[in-house]
Amino acid sequence: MKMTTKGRYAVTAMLDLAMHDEERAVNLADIARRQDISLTYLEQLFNKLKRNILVQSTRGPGGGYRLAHAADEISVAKVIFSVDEQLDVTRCHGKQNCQKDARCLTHDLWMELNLHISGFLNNITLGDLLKRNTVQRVAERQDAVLVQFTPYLPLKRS
Amino acid sequence: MKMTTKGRYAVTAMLDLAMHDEERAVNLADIARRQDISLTYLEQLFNKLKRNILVQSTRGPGGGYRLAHAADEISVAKVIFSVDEQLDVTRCHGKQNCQKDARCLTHDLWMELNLHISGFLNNITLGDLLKRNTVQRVAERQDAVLVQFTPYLPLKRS
DNA sequence: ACTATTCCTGAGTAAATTAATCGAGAATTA
DNA sequence: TAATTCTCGATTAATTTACTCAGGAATAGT
Repeated sequence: MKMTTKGRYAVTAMLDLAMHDEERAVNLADIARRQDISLTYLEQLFNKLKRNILVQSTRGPGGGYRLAHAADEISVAKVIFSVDEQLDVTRCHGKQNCQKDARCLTHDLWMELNLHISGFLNNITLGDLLKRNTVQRVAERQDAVLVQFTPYLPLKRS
Repeated sequence: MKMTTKGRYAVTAMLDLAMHDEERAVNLADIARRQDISLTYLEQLFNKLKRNILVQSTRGPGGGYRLAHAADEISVAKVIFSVDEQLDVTRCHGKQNCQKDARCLTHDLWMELNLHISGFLNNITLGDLLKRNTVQRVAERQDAVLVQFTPYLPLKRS
């Protein structure tokens, strides 16, 4: 099992998207800025999220990404699995060939741990997270920083 | 977070030790053979287990390792933590500096997942695992293989 | 005292993985 | 036509894992 920035970034970015795609598509550059994630790395992650039909994209100016389903229907587990994050803690990936052709002494223990973890992540959706005060507060801070910098952006671009 | 062979081997080896240290100390070569784990790798792991006072050792012929506490008092979590396996799923290790100096959008989610995982592993002891039928059955298979080879061992040694 | 056994310790390493970066291109809007 | 935005594949530095190897120290039995 591993939980790395790949899975964490994916969930964070999807949550950011869920908060900002109310009227229009959200482009990755904005998510990258708000969440401090490398843009090109985000592009790779959203490629996978799109292939797993968690997001839809439109190209060109004003384009970006939108959620492909309601936030309440996207579990954290789906997001993590979409970017290939392996949450499985067994060595044999459930195949029971962890010791030669048979089960190792602790096979069942890891299978149970798997169930606990995936059960927890399957039961939390992006919609659930949106409702949390702690999440809202962090988002306000991030949006405030963005507004503060927005007036200077046109200068940079010219 | 990561769950690798380091943590899995440590729990497996400790469980093997718990099953076999009834009368005498158990040497690592036996554990290595029964569990198909590299002996030198096991030595490294038991070094850490000893420093964390989960096992006691005696050197010389007939020496080996014994549990430092009753099997019922050694949780799986303790074993995993002793070999430095990082089960923490946060990026900031709980310090809340995952985005610049503040919390990232998903900080609380990962903290909750941490609680679930450590709660699960803290509540299972080696003693609990010993009582399980599935564990006993695997152990019988492993011991049977060992007995089968035992008659030939003296020949190898001469 | 000698020998075999067993733990103890540190150094080194091949392979895999992660978290990116880079470059080029295609679709869309204005 | 130009700017924007997604799309795709290749490459890479750093890190980690899962070992191996070499040498040593303590202990038991003879």
